[in-house]
Amino acid sequence: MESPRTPQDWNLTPTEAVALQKRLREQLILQPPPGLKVTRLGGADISTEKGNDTGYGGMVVLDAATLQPVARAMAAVPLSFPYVPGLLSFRELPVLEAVWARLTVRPDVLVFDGQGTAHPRRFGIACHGGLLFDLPSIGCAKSLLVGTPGKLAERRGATAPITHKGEVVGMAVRTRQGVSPVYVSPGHRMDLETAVEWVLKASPRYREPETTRHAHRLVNDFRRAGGESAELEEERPG
DNA sequence: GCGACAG
DNA sequence: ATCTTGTCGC
Repeated sequence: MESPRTPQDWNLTPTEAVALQKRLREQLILQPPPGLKVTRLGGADISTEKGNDTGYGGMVVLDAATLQPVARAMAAVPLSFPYVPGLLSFRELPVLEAVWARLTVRPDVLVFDGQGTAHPRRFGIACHGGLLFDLPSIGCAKSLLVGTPGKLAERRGATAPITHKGEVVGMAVRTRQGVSPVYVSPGHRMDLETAVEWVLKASPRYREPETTRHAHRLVNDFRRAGGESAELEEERPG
């Protein structure tokens, strides 16, 4: 039997990864928990270097009301899977799994840098990550992997459904007037409407949500510091 | 077979 | 994603 709580084996071939996606997607719940209260929003990202096989991952937790950071965690982990369009989670989640283990303050919703259901097999990194960490998750990408967005107005808050093979798989969302939209889709324990609502709340000023912006800065600083940080030093005995 | 292709 | 400087525009 397979369970999201079962430690996942990351030592897979691309073919095996595709098969696993098809099995895991059956466990997705595309509806938020009844009465979901979001007081903390999380963001996750990883950074890489050219001639280096290390993934520098990080997560940030923001107060959902003020969007101010309240917690963070990082981890540097060797990358064992190449970047293959449609299989991003197999490259990034092993890193984020180590980060998640170090994150003591957990968010109510986690925003991923990539797709949720707007994916060839409806199982983008936000779906896989939400299932793995067992929490509501959202995919918010800067570009499309699959699907065609409808035309959307220029004003902030404008939305247009992303259709793929006759189905709505996500939403193009204009978070800032006159700027290209971001592409939102539910991950796990989430629906499209709630996902769009929170991405807009998290993006009061810039194109990308504050969760993503904070996470992006965190992992870039972490990488440039060579995977060293005061916080990690403290955790190291000796 | 050809083109597209999250990060 | 990363490699990289300046530059156009609000």
